[in-house]
Amino acid sequence: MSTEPEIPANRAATLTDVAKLAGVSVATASKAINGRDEVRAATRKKVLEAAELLSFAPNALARGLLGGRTGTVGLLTSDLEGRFSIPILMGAEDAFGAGQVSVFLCDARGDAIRERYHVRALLSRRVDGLIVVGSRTDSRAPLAGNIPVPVVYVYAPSADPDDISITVDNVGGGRLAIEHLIAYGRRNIAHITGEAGFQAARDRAEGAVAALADAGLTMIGGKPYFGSWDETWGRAAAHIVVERHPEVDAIFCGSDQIARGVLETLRDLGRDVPGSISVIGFDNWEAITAHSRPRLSSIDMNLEHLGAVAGRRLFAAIDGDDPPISEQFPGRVVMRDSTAPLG
Amino acid sequence: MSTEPEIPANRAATLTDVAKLAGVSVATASKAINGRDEVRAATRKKVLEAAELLSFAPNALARGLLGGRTGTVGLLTSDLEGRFSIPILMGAEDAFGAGQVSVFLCDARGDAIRERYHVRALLSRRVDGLIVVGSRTDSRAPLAGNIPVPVVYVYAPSADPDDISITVDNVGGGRLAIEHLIAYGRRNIAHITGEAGFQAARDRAEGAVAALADAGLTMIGGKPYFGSWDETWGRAAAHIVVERHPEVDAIFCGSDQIARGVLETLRDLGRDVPGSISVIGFDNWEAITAHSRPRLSSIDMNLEHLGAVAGRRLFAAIDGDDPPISEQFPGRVVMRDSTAPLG
DNA sequence: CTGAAAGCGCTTACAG
DNA sequence: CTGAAAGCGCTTACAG
Repeated sequence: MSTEPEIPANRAATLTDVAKLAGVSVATASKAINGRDEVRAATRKKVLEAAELLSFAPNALARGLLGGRTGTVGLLTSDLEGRFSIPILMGAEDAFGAGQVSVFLCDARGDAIRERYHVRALLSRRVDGLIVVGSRTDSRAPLAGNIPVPVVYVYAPSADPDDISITVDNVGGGRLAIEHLIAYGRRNIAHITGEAGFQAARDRAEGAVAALADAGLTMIGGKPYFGSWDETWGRAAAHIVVERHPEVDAIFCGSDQIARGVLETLRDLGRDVPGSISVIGFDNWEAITAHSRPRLSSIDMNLEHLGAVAGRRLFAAIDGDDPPISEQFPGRVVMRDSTAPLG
Repeated sequence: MSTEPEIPANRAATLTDVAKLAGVSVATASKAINGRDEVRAATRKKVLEAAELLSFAPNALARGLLGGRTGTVGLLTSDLEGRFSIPILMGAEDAFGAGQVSVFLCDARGDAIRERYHVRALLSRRVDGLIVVGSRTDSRAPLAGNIPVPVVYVYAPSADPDDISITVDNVGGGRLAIEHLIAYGRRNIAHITGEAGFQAARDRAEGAVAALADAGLTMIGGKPYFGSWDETWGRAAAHIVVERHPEVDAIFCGSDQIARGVLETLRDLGRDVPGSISVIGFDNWEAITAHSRPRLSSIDMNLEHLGAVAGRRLFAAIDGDDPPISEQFPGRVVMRDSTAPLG
C-alpha cells in the first residue's frame, strides 16, 4: 500500500481533490484556501496541508468565469521596437506583478486594424482593464468601439480629454534643460532638435524658448534648429551653429543621438566641451550617454515611473476608487561631464 | 415598442443571448459559431446574424475551462532592458498573433524567485506552453519544478540537453565576420571583444580563430583582446592594437559599441577606414551602426526570426507534432561603409 | 463552522 | 440537423 496521495497521474490537482484528501466539502476547502474567516483553524490547517501535498494551484480560468475579476490586463503597444515603450512596459509590468495581475502583451505595430483585433481578443479573455502605450507623444485616437473596461493611455495621450492619459511633461523638460544651462552661467544657447512634425520636438522647444525668455534671453539663431533625431543631423547642425554664431556657449539637443553628433563635430572643430560649449541631450539613453566623450548630461523622463503610475491608475479605475484623472510628469536633469559652469 | 434586441445593458452578450435571439438552442448556436458542419446553412446564418447584432464575443475563459486549449502562452524574460530580448519577443509575439494566441509577458528580472512565482501564476492560468527568453547566450538552469506544458528556450539555451533550445550560432557569427574580411583581402586581423565571462564572447572568438586558421592566418596579437562590451574599451583597445601592430588592416569587434569606440580612435589617429583598416561590429544595432563615421558593417543575428521560430516550435510541441529539437541559427553580414576591399 | 446546491459561459457526447 | 443534459473548476448565497 502506497502512502502517496491519489493523484490521477496526468492531471493538475483540483479543489475537489484537495477537499477529498482533507475530508471536507469543496465549499469549505475553497473558504479555507481563500482565507475566509468562517473556517475553524484546525480545518484550515488540514485543507492547506492537503493543498500543499497535491501542489494545488487554483484554476484561474474557473475563478475568472465566476464573474468577478480575472486578474489580467492588456498592454497594448504600438511599437515594441521604439525604445520608449520598453521602460514604460517594464514599469507597468512591475506595478501589476506586485498586484498579482498577469499582463497580456499585444503589439499592434502601429496598425489600427491589428489594434482592433487585439482589443477584441483581450476583451474575449475578459481582461479587467487596458493600458495603451504610445511610441510618440503626439495624441492618438481613442480605442475604437465600446470598451467595457477601464483604459489608461500612457506616453501618447488619447485625443479625448475625458480619457485617462499619463504623459511626460516635455515643455517642462525643455525648461529643465535650459535652466540647467543658465544656472551654469550660459547665456548664448542654441537648440538643435528633431522633426518639427513631432509634438515632442515642438513641446521641448516651447519650454526652452519660455525658459530663455524668463531669463531675458533669446535663442541663438532666433529659433530652434529642427531636423531629424539622429547623429548625422546633430553633426551637420552643430557646424551651422558654430559657424554662424561663434559666441554660442551651450547647445540643448532634442535627443541624445543628436547630442552625440554635436559632440563629435565640436571635437572635430577642437572646441572644448564642456568649458567653451556645454551640451545637454534628452532621453538619458544610457547606451548613448554613458560612453561619449565627454559623457553626456541629459534629461531623463522617468519612463519606468510613468509606466508604474499608469499601472496603479488602472488599478484604481478597476477598483472604482475615486476616478483617476490625466496627469503629466516632469523629468529630471542627469548631470554628467558635458555640462559645467562657465569658465 | 423598440426594435432593439434585448441586451441587458451592462453585460456582454452571452451565447445564451445569441441562441435566444436566433431562436435555437445554445448547443446549436455553439456549433454554428464554431463552424461545425452538422448545422443547416440557414440556421447558421440566423445564428451568425444574431451574434453580429449583439457583438457577441465568446468568453475565452469558459472555453478554456472546458479542458482543451486556452490559446495562451507565457513569455518569460529575464531582462526586458537588454535589447536582445525585445526583437526575440517581437518575433514570438508575431508568430503567436497569427495563430490566435495571446501572450502573457513576465519579466523575472534575472531573479529565480520571481521566475518561479511567474511560472506558478502562468500555470494557474493554464497557459498552453512557455517560452523562456534569456538575455545572454550562456546556458541557464531549466525551469524549476514539474512543468506540465511544453517549454522552448530561446537565445539562452537550457542546460538540460533534452530541453528544446533555439539559439544563435555565435561561433558561426565569428566565422562570418572573419571570412568577410578575408574576402576583402585583409590578412592582418585583430579581434577586440567583450568580457571573457560571456559565452558569446568566447564563441565569437572561437569562430574567428578557426576561420583564420582555415585561411592559414593567425590573429594579430596572437589572441582576442577581451575587455568589456562598451565604447570606452573599444577606444582603449584600438590604441593598443594599432601601436603594437601597425600592420593591422582589419579589426573584428565583438559588439557594435566596441566597434564605435574603435572607429573613434582610428579617426583620432588619422587612420583611413575602411581603406587602411576595415572594421566590422556585431549585433547590427541600428542606433549604433547607422550613423557612425563611416557607417558600420556588422553581423546581424536575426533575433526576430529566432523568436518567430521559437513560437512555431512551441506550437508544434503543443500540437504534439513530431517533437521539435534544439536548433542553432546562423547570422548574416550586413555591409555598410566600414569594410571594403584592400586598396 | 460546515456542506449541498446553483451557477459562471461554454462544448461535447448522446438522443431524437 | 437540432436540442437536453452533463460537466469544466471554482465561488457564493443559503440552510443547517
